[in-house]
Amino acid sequence: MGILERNHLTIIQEVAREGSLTAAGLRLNLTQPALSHAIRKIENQLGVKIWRREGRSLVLTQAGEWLLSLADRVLPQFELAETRLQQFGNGERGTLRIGMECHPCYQWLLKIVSPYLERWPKVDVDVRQKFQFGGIGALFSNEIDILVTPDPLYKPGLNFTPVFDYELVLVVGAQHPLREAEFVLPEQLMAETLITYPVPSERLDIYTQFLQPAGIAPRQQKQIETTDIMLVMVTHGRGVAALPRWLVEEYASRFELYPIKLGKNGIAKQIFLGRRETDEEVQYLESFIEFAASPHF
Amino acid sequence: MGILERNHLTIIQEVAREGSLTAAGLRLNLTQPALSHAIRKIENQLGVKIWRREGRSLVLTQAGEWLLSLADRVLPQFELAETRLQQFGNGERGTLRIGMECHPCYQWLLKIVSPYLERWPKVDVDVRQKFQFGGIGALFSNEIDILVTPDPLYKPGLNFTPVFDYELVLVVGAQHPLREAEFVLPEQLMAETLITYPVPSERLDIYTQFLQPAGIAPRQQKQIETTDIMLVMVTHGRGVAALPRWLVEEYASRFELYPIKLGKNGIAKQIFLGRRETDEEVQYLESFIEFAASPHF
DNA sequence: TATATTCATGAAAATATATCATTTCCGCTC
DNA sequence: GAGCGGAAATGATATATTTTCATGAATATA
Repeated sequence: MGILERNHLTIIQEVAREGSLTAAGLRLNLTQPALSHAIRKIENQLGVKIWRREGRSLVLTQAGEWLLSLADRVLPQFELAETRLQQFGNGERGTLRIGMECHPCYQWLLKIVSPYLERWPKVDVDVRQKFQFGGIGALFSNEIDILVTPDPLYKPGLNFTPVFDYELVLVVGAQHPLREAEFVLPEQLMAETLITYPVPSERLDIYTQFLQPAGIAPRQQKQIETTDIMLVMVTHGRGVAALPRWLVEEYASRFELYPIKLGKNGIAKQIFLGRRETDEEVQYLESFIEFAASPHF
Repeated sequence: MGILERNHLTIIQEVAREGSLTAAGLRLNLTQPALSHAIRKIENQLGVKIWRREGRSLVLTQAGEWLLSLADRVLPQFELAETRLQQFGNGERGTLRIGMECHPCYQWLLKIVSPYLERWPKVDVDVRQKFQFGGIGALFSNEIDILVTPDPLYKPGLNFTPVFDYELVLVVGAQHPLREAEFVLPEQLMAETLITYPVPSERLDIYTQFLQPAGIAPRQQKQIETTDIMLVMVTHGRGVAALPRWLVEEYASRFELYPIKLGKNGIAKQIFLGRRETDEEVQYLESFIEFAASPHF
């Protein structure tokens, strides 16, 4: 295998700095013969002299100069690597891959991420929304580290924490006849255009918890990717949408929007963060959940 | 000292390539437990997992990915270094530092260097002309590897080889009254302007071997750095110069120059290449002397 | 010339690394 | 789900390597 090892480079560098084996040995916590032997070994194995004895001090040969430049380039990388790896080990560094199974939560996530990034300057955040085998599968297969979902699935090896509650409401524009209604019933949406995110309807609570139980379908459904455009559409009376109440309030300053309770009792939702149990000692991950659960956001 | 060593990186790289410890072990001529132990060691010392067991294969963790990228960057440098150093050891590679104590030899040197560089593509050539403690001193102190000199000094540790003989002649221009003379005597230079390279006169053979023995000095001396300008001056009758005959012949096609023997018998010179005895096994150095001694040039 | 300092050397001790023989784990098949 | 097979983990042992200790040799300094 390789002949040249990291410690050889360290020795060469240190001897070049100090100018003598004895002094270098002191700094490296090695005796002078240790260095002498180590160097002799690579000199023999490579068949090249690294130092020339000049008087009683050592002078690098051309080959030695070359090695020194290698050492100067390579050793810092080893040192960096070691501290980096320790940071990985401490849970100070890494990439937190967040999977989202809840479209409107994106707005909420954004508010958490930025203070979080400040707290963990060495941690990167990555958000993913598509999973071949569903969010839970993505967690198990290590595709993501955290799953943001309204549907916790209590399986061994996984761990879900509720992070916030909200109410799902219908949003209508200023011109809409329902705008002042105290609540809305499924039948009242029969003639409406319902604007949703582009996901299957079984993943939309407005269907699963409101329309389908009553056996009702809206007149038309439009799929829109972004919340902003969706709300512009609603504002201009081009349809209605079902969104978290906090989100509607958030947009209230920009658009004239009216939230209406879904059904007499409203639809209460809860968002959970799921993670693998094996990640329990990863500090930056644990910390993210604390940030998320904290009521400040 | 350092924890991470080159062989750890090798193992990580190879396991990543092969996908299993057993297969990697085969390629590295190590057994599977050897790899297992090696990795366990750094995992413990750095406090970070490098692989995750996923089913029956190993998957790199984030820390592991980081290490792999380090390995991909750093290992090639080690490999390159080893072949380079072997080349240094074989005398295939290096910098040949040539010291010149003979100004006109520069022209001769140029003719040798270019075929030499072709023969030794990994060897660099460097030419130096100023030495604090003389050319011999520069050889001893490893400032240069080869000394081109007309004055060999047989000292223990040094080794001189004659490489070519030439005749030192006086050069005059077309208008010069001596132009057809068979030879010139010291007295005949009393009224002349002598053009020389800018070195002390004790290093100029025209002084040491011709003028000084006769107790004669020229009317005037001009110092000029380059041979070309020197010969332009001579062509235009602004002075005379002492140069090797072969050099004058070389310039004959460009300038109208007349070489004249110095004294009845002429001045015969010999150029030597000096080197340290300790460099005897440096092939590219030995080869340079062969090139220089070869009569082709 | 004596002296102190530095590198080289060889044998012995201390460490680290690799192996062997098992065990454990996981996936696959019957 | 019991048994099989492939692969990693483990622990004890053996082998290599590294380090030290105790010197010797060389060289500059007083």
